[in-house]
Amino acid sequence: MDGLNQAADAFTRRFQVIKPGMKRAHWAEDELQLKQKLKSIMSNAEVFLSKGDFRTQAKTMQGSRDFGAQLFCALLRSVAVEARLVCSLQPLPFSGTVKDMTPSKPKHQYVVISSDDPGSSTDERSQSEKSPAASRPRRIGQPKFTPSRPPQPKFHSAPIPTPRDSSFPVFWVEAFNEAAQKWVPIDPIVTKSLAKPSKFEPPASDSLNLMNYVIAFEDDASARDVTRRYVKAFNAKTRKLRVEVTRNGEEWWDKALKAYEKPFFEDRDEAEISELTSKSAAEPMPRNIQDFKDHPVYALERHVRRNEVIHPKRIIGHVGLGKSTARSDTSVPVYRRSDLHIVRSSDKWYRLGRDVRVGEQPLKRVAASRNKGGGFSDDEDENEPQETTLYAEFQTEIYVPPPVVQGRIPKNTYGNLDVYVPSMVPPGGVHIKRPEAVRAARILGIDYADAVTGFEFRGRRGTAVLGGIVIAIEYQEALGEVMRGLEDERRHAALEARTAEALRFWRLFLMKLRIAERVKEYAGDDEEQPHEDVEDEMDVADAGGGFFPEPDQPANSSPPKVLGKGRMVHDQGFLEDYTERETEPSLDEEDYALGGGFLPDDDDDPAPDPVEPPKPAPLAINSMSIPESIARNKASKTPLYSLVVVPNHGSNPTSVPQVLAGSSDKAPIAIDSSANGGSKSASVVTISRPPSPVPKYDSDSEIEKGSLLSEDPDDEDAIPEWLMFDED
DNA sequence: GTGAAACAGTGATCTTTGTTGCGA
DNA sequence: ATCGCAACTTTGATCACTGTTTCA
Repeated sequence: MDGLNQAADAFTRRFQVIKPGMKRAHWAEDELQLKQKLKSIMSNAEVFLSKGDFRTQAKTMQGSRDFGAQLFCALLRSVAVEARLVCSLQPLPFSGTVKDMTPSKPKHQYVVISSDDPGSSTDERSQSEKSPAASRPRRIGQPKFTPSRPPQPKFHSAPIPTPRDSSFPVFWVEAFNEAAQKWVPIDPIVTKSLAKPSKFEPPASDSLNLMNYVIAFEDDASARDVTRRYVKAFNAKTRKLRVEVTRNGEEWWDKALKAYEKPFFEDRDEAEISELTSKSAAEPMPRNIQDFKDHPVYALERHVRRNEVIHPKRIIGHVGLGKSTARSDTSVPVYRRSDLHIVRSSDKWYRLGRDVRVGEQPLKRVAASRNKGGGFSDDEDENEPQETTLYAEFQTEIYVPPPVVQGRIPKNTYGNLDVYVPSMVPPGGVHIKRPEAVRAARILGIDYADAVTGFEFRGRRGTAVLGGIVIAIEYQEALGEVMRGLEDERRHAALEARTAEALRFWRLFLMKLRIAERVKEYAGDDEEQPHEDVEDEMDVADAGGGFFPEPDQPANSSPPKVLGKGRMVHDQGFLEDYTERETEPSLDEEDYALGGGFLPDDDDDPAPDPVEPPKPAPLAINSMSIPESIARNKASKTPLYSLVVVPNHGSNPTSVPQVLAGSSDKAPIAIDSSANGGSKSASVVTISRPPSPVPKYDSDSEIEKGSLLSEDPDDEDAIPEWLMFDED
C-alpha cells in the first residue's frame, strides 16, 4: 500500500494534465448543436490512432486525465503489480431529457480513444447509440463516435483553454492487494485517493460525469462489471439508468460481458463476485417513494400494477411519505418483491396452457374491461360491476385436455381444438403442423380437429390462427404416408409444369426463328405471299394442338381447319364453339394471326398460351371443364379415388385428373370413404393397378403435348406452383 | 433543494373464432 | 338452393410511463 502511495505521488508530480478527458454524453437538441459538439470534439479531443501514438504521447508525460490513468496503469504493470484499468463508461442515457443545456455550462464533448485502447467497448457504444435512438426516434443527432476520428487534430500549437472537468474520474486503476486478496482502487490524478471506492461516484446532478457502468480491464484483456463496488444505491438508483431496466436487458448485458469474461475463475474472482453481490444485497432500504419503484427487493402497494398482487402481505418495513420524517402517520408499508405475483384471469391462464385449480379463490378482482354479452346495460342498475377474477400462477396447474377416445378428437364449440402450447395436445392425440395435413386427413377419412395456435387481429376482431391439425396418434403413420404421397405429387406436378413452361417458351422461340427465316427468304418478293405463309404456319400451330410440324412436312400442307377439326373430334362440346368461330368471318385474318402469340408482350402473362388466338380460348375452357368436373365429382362422392383417363388432356400437368394419375403412378391409394362419419376404419391400401388404362406418357410425347395444350384454364392454378418451384 | 402529487400527453398493450359475394 | 372458396376487412379502450408544474 505504501508503495502504491509512493508510486501515485511520483506519477502525479510528473504527469501534467493539459487536455480535457472523456465526459458524459448527452443528447443533442438539434442539428446545430450536434455540429457544435462535433466541432468541439474535432478541435479538442485527444486521439490516439495507434499504439505508436500512445507511446509518443507517453514520453511527453502530458495529456488528459484519462491518458494519465492509463499511463499509471501501465506503470504499475511494469513493476509487476497486478493492475486493472477501470473505466466508468459514459453512454448516452435512455431518457432523452436534456437538463443541463444552460449556455453557461461548457459544451459537452466526446473524447475518442484509440481503437487499441481497452476502454473503448464497442458493445457499449453501439448500445448507447442504438437503443435510445430506437426507442425515441424524435431525438435527432445523437453524437457519433466514428466520424470523430480525424487523422490530424492531434496536436494544436496553441493550447486551447480546457473546459472544466468533473471532479470525478472516468478512468482510474485498481491494484490487487495480495494480502487481503482484494482489488483496491487507486486514482493518483483526480481524487488522489487510495482504497476509497466511495470517492468515485459523482452525484446524479453532475453533468460531466455519470456512473452507470464501471468496467475493470485486466491485462489479460478480460473485463468485469464492478459498478456495484463504487455506487451507493445500485438497486435503487443506478440500476434504473442501466440496460437492465429494459426488456431482456439483463440477459443482454450478461451476454455482452460474457465475451470478456475469463475462461475460468480463480478463487479471487469468486471472492470478488460474491463481494459485489453481497454489497448490493446489503444496500439499505430506500427512503423515498421513487426509489421503491421497480426496486428488485422491495415493493410498495402503490406501485402494484393491474395484473399484480402482493400475497401474502408480509410487511417488512415502512417508509415515510414526505420529507418531514417526524410525521409517522404518513408512512406506507413496504413488502417484498418476492411476494409480488402476476395474476391473470382463468381465460388468460388457459391460453397459456394452465388451468385454475378447483376451489382456488381469486387473489384479485378487477372491473371487466368491456361487456362481452352485449345489451347488458340493464345490469348497471343491479349495481353489479362486471368483474374479472384473477389468479396467480401458484393457483393453477397444467391444463389437461380431454383425451382422444377411439380416434375421436375432442373439439371445442368452434369445432376445432385449442393448442396454444404443446401441452394442450390431448393425450392420445398428435399435432401435425404441416399445411397439407388437412387434405391428407380428409383423404384418409379420419377424425381430426384444426389446431388453434393463436390469434391474429384482422379487421376489427381477432381471428383464430390455425396451425395444423390434431389427429389420433394411431393414424399418425398413415397420415405421414399420405402426406408424403401428396408431397411427391406436388413436386411432380411442379416439375412438370416447369418443364412444360420451358418447352412452351422454346417453342415460341423456335417459331419466331422460323418466321424470321421465312420472312427473310421472301424478302423482296411480293408482300402478300410471305404474309399468307406466316399466317398459315401460325394457324397450324394454333389449331394443331401443339406439335411441331415435322421437318419434312410443309407448314401449309395441312389446312389448319382440318387439323383443328381433327383434334376437336376428341372433345365433345368443342364443336359448337368451333362452328361459332367458323361462322364469324368478321374476324380479321391478320388480327387473328397477331393474336397467335407472336407479340412479345404475351410472354408477360404465362397463364394463357400466347400462341392461342383470343377466340379459341373459351373453347378450351369448355373442353377441359367437363372431364375436370367429372374428376372432382368422383373425388368427392365416390368412395374410391380412381383414375380419370382423359384422352388428349392428360398432358395438362396440373389438372385434377392428372394429379390423381400422377399420385397413382407412385403410390396408388384406395380410400375407403365409408370411414366418414365416425367409423374409425380408415385404411391405406396399395393396390396394384393395371398399367393399361393409365395414360403412360413417355416424357417426350407428354411434354410435347403439354406444351401445346397449356391454354387450359387450370394453368392458372399451375402458374403459382411452378413459380414457387422456381423460387426454390 | 428535494421529493411527492397532480395532470396532460403519448406510446404500448390488450383485444381474442367474420362477412360477403360469387361460382360450381 | 346449397356449398365452398376467396376477397376484403386493418379498432379502440385502457394502462403505464414521462415530463412538467406546484407545493410542502
